Amino acid sequence: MMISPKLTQEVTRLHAEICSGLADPRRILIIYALSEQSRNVSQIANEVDISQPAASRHLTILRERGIVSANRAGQSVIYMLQDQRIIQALDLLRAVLADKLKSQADLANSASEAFSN
Amino acid sequence: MMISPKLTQEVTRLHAEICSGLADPRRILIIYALSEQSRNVSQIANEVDISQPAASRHLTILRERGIVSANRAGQSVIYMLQDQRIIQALDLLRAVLADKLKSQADLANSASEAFSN
DNA sequence: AAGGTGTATGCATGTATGTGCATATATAAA
DNA sequence: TTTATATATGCACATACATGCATACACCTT
Repeated sequence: MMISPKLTQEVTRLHAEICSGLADPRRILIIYALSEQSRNVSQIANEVDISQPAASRHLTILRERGIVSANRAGQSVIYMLQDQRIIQALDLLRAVLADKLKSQADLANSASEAFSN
Repeated sequence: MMISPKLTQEVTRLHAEICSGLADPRRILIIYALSEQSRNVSQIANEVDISQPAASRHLTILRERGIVSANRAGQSVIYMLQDQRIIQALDLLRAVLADKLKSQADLANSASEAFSN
């Protein structure tokens, strides 16, 4: 079957939307929190230190992008991480970041040594 | 050694910045293209079908976030993927997306079957 | 030095994103 | 049915982002 360019374009757009779901510090904290244990909105808001409306909106974004899922339990809505591979992806990117920071630190160290010589 | 909250906050911010580097369809195409082979700006602009200035700006963003690196070669600037783990992370997220689309398709199929019964 | 090719940037603009505040909605308890 | 608790949303606003166009800048060739 022929794969239409339009379809590829649409999949790439969705791919980017998932990435943009991860592109906020609060949401990253939320995702890591949910990877340990499911929580309701207020707990998340409290843990990540943002307002309840802000938490609700972040969670909506994560849900729309298939990163978390939600289930109502009484008055609360329990959010859970939808797929552990999200954490794997975040950890890979954090490792890339760690290497970058390390090489920058090494560079800074050699520079300061150069001054003291 | 005590880890300061400020530092954690800063690392999370950088983590989110890497993710936001991936949060654009053109940049995703650029990254996959560079994972096959290094290229200069014009080649990339041509391949991803955007203007040269747009390509240059996307590449600047990717470089700032440590996703690609650049080397001048004569008049050209050759960009290359900095770390293969970026591709691993993107592939993981694409797999999550694929599963989501599949379950949505299954749902749509059962729904249309329900109508024909 | 002059012209050509490749890359980056200033400016303007339209669009998207995050958040506070107040409030609407949903469920549970009294 | 009223009251309380939990969550979602409308509105306003400040900020960030992507892009087109023109142009500056860097490097190579002659």
